[in-house]
Amino acid sequence: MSSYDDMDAFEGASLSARAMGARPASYLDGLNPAQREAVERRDGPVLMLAGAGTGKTRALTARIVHLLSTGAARPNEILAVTFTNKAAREMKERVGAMLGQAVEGMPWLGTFHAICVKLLRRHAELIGVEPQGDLITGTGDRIHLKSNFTILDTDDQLRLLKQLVAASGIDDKRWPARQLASIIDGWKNRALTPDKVPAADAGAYNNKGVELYAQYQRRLIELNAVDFGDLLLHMLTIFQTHEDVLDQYRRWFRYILVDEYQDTNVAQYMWLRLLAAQHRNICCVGDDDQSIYGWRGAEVGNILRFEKDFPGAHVVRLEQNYRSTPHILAAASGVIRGNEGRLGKELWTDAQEGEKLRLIGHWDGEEEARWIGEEIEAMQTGTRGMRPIGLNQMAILVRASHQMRAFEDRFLTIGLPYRVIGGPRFYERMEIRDAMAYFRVVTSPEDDLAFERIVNTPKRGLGDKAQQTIQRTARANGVSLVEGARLAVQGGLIKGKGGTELARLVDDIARWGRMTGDTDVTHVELAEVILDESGYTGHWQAEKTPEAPGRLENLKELVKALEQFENLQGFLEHIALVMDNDKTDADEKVSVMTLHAAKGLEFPAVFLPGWEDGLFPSQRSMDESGIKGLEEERRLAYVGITRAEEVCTISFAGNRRVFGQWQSQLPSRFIDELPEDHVEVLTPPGLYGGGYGAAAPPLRSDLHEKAAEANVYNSPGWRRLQARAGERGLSQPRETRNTVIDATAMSAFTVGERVFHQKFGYGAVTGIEGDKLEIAFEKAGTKKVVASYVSASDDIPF
DNA sequence: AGAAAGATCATTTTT
DNA sequence: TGATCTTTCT
Repeated sequence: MSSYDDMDAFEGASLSARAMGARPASYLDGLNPAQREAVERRDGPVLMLAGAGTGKTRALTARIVHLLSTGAARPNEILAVTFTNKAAREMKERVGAMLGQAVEGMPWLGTFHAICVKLLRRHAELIGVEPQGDLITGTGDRIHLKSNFTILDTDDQLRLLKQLVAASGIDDKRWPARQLASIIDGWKNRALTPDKVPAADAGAYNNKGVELYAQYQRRLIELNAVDFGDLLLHMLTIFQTHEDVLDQYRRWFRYILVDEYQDTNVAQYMWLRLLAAQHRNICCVGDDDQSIYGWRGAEVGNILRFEKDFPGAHVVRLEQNYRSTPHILAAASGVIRGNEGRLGKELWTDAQEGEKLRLIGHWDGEEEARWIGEEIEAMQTGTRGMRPIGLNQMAILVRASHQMRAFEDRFLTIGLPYRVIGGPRFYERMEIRDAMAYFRVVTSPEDDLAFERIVNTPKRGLGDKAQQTIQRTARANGVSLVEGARLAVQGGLIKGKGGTELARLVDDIARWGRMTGDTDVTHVELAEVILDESGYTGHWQAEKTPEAPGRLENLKELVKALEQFENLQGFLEHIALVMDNDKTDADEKVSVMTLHAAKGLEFPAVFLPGWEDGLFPSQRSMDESGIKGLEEERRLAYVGITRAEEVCTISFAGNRRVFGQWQSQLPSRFIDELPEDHVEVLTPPGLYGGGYGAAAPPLRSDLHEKAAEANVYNSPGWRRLQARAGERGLSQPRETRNTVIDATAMSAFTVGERVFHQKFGYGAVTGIEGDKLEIAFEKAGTKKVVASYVSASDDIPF
């Protein structure tokens, strides 16, 4: 947003005066009419339907500046909610840039969670629960959350649930605690406290779900802890039960802005509605076509219903796209048109026509990776009149992270620099969580979950038995685990090596705790001391696994990150919610990431591999959520295509190894939905004259291959595309032209029959499932294979 | 208590 | 296939 960088006219005055001062409308410069309307429609409910690449963040930030400059609100009276820290940071920066200085005064611009933490710290004591009857500590007083509550990570959450599941006598083989965690998360997403879970859900988790949920919530409050879902849920509960508190904030937040509204869940929706109900100055920004987090509780319905929820709402559509070429937009529109019940938007652009979307099929996943690798190298230098594109400008977007492996393998062998975006976050790594657990125990010795995590890490000879002793002692005395451990040691309840080690640990924790108040030792030094003296660093130094050096490196980075904070508490507070590993590395690299991770990003060249039915759209999505699932997959396709600025290449493979089993794949149904006029079909190199020599699949020109190819490329979409390629004078695989597959061939096998497969050799049929055969191969083991790949063994024309 | 060998089971993951 | 859990063995 370079046009807003030079706002020198505002220098030296107060924030609002500056905002209202000279060139009052300069933040409107360069906005298109729709954006402008979205900015200037100040009061009342506004829905900003912002298609991909239509300058939504720009409009949103201009809107904030508009609110400030018109004097409608002071910076701290604006509630602006985002989903990611990154988005929040970006918006802060941009508003700052528009105003000519950093905005210190927007404390309520942040993620739902960050804002809720802030609120909940103020009102924690309003969350209370009756004590558990069987607890010795339960004296009958209601227990309350305290303002210094800890925020649990998913590990802690799971550990806690496992304890509860075990105590309730449920077989956690059949009913994994993980499952319970996701059920509870689902309830929390839907704003359901244990007493509000509908009867229809009573059967959840072997009929014990609701009861365990209630126990879990109680336990959390006993531990003075909350999980992520609670941050929202508790604030919602407070708003619902304490009208005075709600009133206060209703009056305070004069204007509400919500980014990515299509991703809000029920709890967030209710939270927003409560706050906006009075003045109705709420502006929601989103795109129903980019709702891809339904599986995480997001409700597209929220955005679809906006006009009903807020009668008289003003709807503004941002449809002018500043990112992609017309072909790319047309292809994306063509795909998304397949969805029902959209709010309706059609992207358009002024941009030059550019390349058509490119489509290519491959023999298998490896060849696809190989081809994309070569294509990337070609694009770097510039091919077919395209301008050269740097590696940083290219991305491969996959449906599921396991697809990344094929590319990593390939890129490593050809030495193509790549970077994987997403994956385990820095603060989610084991060593970082362990280290943080140490810090937690030191700064708050009553943090039982942190203590549980580190008590035997590194190994101190404290197994299940010793840990149970500690638990029992702590419970019997109504004290924390650290204290319980101390008592257990004093009472000589834990013998041998474990006993002495535990005694040392308990002493150390107390000593480190005293050091937090020591002015001679900085918190960074203290952190080093803790990791060192606890033996945690040593534990990784002694470890000879290949990842150990990396973990030590991460620990160093963690300590370095500490420098930015006043003390350990401040660090822990921050890290619980925010810790991105956007390591800005300057090297030229291709990005590899999931489609989900790509939302909000853009690249001149985008590769979309693996467009095969079952993989994308994902079978599981369709099985679990039916048409809704399929539509979300389609939105994912839309998101993927609209990431591309200039070149978008979609590909699929006819064969893919899924969980180690070879499977034949059919081109994705989304390929059929691409409008033909905007697609160019590229020639699959592996099928003829591709020149891959020894690297090519070791099958060529025999009956089996013909059958296989005919089958793979027999879908309507592929045939149509081939026909089109023919029209365009491109060559096509010769085998596909006149090959007709006898559909009855599939059922032409019987269990026990000896068969031959081109790739796996001889074997015997052990089972038949539709068009798939289970075959025990003599050399390759048991595999599931599509019948048309297989022939009766005596048919082999040798 | 801890290592080694079998069994199991596989999306997407803003906080 | 291969990562992660569970069982088994020392």
